[in-house]
Amino acid sequence: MPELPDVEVLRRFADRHARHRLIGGVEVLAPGLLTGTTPARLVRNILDRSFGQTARHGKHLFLGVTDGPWVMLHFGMTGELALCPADGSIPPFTCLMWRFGDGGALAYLSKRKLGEICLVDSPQAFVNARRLGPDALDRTLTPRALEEMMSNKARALKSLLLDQHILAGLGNLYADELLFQMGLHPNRPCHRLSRDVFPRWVRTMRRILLLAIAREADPKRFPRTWLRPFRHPRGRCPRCRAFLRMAIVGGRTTYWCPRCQR
DNA sequence: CTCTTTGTTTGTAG
DNA sequence: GCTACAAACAAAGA
Repeated sequence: MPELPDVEVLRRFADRHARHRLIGGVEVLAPGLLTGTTPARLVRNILDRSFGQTARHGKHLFLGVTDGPWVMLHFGMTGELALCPADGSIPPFTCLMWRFGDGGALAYLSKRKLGEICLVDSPQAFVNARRLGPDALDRTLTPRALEEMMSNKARALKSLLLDQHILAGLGNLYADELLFQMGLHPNRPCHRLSRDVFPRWVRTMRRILLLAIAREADPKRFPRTWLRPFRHPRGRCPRCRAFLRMAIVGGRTTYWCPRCQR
């Protein structure tokens, strides 16, 4: 699930359903997801308070406790948020649950438990400490800034797009989508790009991510002109009908069109 | 049983 | 320092 658009959808979900609701109970069912804190400390910082604001940087979601710290949620590959029924039951794969005063509850679910939960002073402090790159939707991300990130880098474009220390938010699927829509081969070295790709890069990346968010990050609602619907072993390029190629690039399964991407 | 998976970190080798 | 690769984390589904 969670790359930038998915996490933004979750942020809006938390905004709508969890903000300004008094938290009357906190249950930590998977303490292994906590880093730098303990279940007791997490509970102590949230209980009898509420979330006042939400923020997102790349794939990281932040819930700001009013007059308190921020809770950082990272979702790994299978994490999500869900509202729970008022009967007090706990959904499968629940790792953390916030119970609201009125009986409802919000749960962090994760099948594989590859995510992370911690307390931070602020989103910016966390981004700095982890040395995360700029958010892929950052308004101040300029073609010039991208060009500087690419210079002197011999590594494959795909590998760089997955590196959250360079640019935060793209994962395996959206990296493939961006390379497809830009007509760039995933194995192209970063420093072998002409200058005119960078303005196009910014525009294309924003268009993909914003449209995905508008479609609730639901691949079934993505345009048939995108790579995503055809990203499987027998898939063909939606533009030229060539069979897509598949290989491991940057450690991840990568699909591309051998005719459209150079 | 084997292989795959939307993420990230760590260790190793060149 | 940079780059590439494998393994580990853990668990479900094909």
